[in-house]
This record gives sequence, structure tokens and C-alpha cells, in this order.
Amino acid sequence: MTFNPSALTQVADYFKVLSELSRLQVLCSLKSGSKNVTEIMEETGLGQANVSKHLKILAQSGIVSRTPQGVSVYYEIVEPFIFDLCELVSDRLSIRLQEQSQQLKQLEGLRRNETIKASQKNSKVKAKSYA
Amino acid sequence: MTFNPSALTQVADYFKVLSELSRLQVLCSLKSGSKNVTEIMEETGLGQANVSKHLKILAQSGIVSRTPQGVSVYYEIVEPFIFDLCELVSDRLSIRLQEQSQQLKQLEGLRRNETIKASQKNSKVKAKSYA
DNA sequence: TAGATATATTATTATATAGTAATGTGATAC
DNA sequence: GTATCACATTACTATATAATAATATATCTA
Repeated sequence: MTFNPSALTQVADYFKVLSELSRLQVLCSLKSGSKNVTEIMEETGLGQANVSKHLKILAQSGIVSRTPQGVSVYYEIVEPFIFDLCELVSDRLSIRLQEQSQQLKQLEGLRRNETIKASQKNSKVKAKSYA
Repeated sequence: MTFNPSALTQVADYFKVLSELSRLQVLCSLKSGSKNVTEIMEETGLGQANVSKHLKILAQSGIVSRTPQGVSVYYEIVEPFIFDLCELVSDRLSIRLQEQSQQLKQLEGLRRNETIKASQKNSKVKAKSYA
């Protein structure tokens, strides 16, 4: 193993933070810049307590920063790195789809050939039986 | 948002697969090549049913392939890409630690300066009061 | 065919956590 | 001070899932 148990645990925990749709939504809403909780709520459609909790998790994991400003609190991405990760995964998934559709096409092609061969074989057999 | 909801959901699900220590252990044990369930069990120390379930999840998510061979079943990485992801995260975590320790050093430096300044200030005050 | 071995599946328990309503807390305006 | 607004926290419920024991399934051997 290249990774020691502790490092692997930390990596797993990092992925865990990014493994929730709601948290990714919150992060995406922060992509365009610093926002307060109300703005994040409006953009994501998530409930207030829920957004607060997710932001706490994101702040504790060092992905966003928290800066109170008057009566509201602004959050900001401090690790744009996460968007790189998301794009890498997204790209990978796209490539998969492409490959799958290509394989489907090949399969269909094969199936058509098989059908043709089979019908040729049949006609041969028929011809044989007729001979 | 750059990601549509469906894409974001898929990305979250992908991260979720990688967010379990046991699954990462299984993947790491496959890094050196194809292995059967028993070998994976031995290398990871995980239980048989547990390993089977994790392998099922990994196979369903298209990260490993499954090839029965006689009485045993061999699994193999089909997306080495996941190791790139793990390394990226691991590197990022290392960088964080470096930055933190550097900040700590700077803070200590500042604190020492503050102490020096404070003692100088004190001595001045003392001098004044003596004058 | 019976028995042994490897893997998969099922059932169960324990734990984690997302979502939410209710409440707490702290800053600002009046 | 107190009323209000923004956010955080708490308490609770519902759901997901990791781990494991027990059982099923499938392959090989004698």
C-alpha cells in the first residue's frame, strides 16, 4: 500500500465531505464568490438550519472560511481545489458515457453481422437441404 | 452553477463510493494487480461478507471488474483514475499541514517580538517612574 | 453424487447523519 | 432596554449503511 492507514482515513474523510449533494450545492453557490447564509439558502433552496450545519462541516474541514460581518456571516471558498476534483470526476463520468455508447454501437454492429451471417448460414443450410 | 443537478448528484455518488476507509483499503490492495476475495481479505483484514459487499459496490460503480475463475473470483481495477484522485487529496492535505506549521512558526515569531516589545515598554515605564 | 471450498446473499444490529422544528445567541435599530 | 433580524444550536425523526453471523450458491474433487 502506498497510503498509510492514517492518510487513507483522512482521504476517506475528505471524500465524505464532498459526497453529499447538498454540500456540493452549497459549494457551487459559493463558486461565484463570498456569500452569506441567507444568500446561500436562496440559491440552493435548502433550509436555514441545514445550510448552517453543512457550512459548519465545510468550515471545519477547511474548505470554506467564515467571517461574521455585522448581523450576517459570510462564507468563502478557500480551497478552489475541490472544484478541480469535481471536474475531474465529472469528466471521467462523461468519458464513461461516451465509451458505453460506443460499445453499444459496436455491439449493435456485431449483432447485425451475426444476423446476416446467421441468415447466410441458414440459406446455405437450406440450399444444402435442397441439394 | 457550472454543474447541473444530475451531474452534481453523480459526482456526489462517486465521492461517496470513495468515502469509506474499508473500500479504499480494498482498492489499495488491488493496486498491485488482480486479486481474489480471499487474498483481499487477508491483505485488508476485513471480514468475508464485508469484502464481498464492498467489492459489489465497487463493481457496480464501474471502478473494478469481476471475473470468476474456477472456484474463486478475481477483481481488478479498471479505473486507475481513482488513485490519481486519492493522491491529489493526499497531496493537498500534506500542503495544508505544511502551511499550518509555517503559520505556527510565524505566530511564535510574532509572539516573541511582542514579548520583547512589551518588556522594553515595561522597562521604559519603570525608568520613567524612577525618573 | 457427496463433500469441500470460495464467494454471494440475507437478516440483523449498531451507528451515522440529513433534514427540520424549536430554541438560543448575538448584533443592530428603534 | 426591547424588538428584530441573521445565524447557530439542539432535539428529534427518518434513513442509510457498515459490520457480522448465518445461510445460500456455485465450482471443483474424490
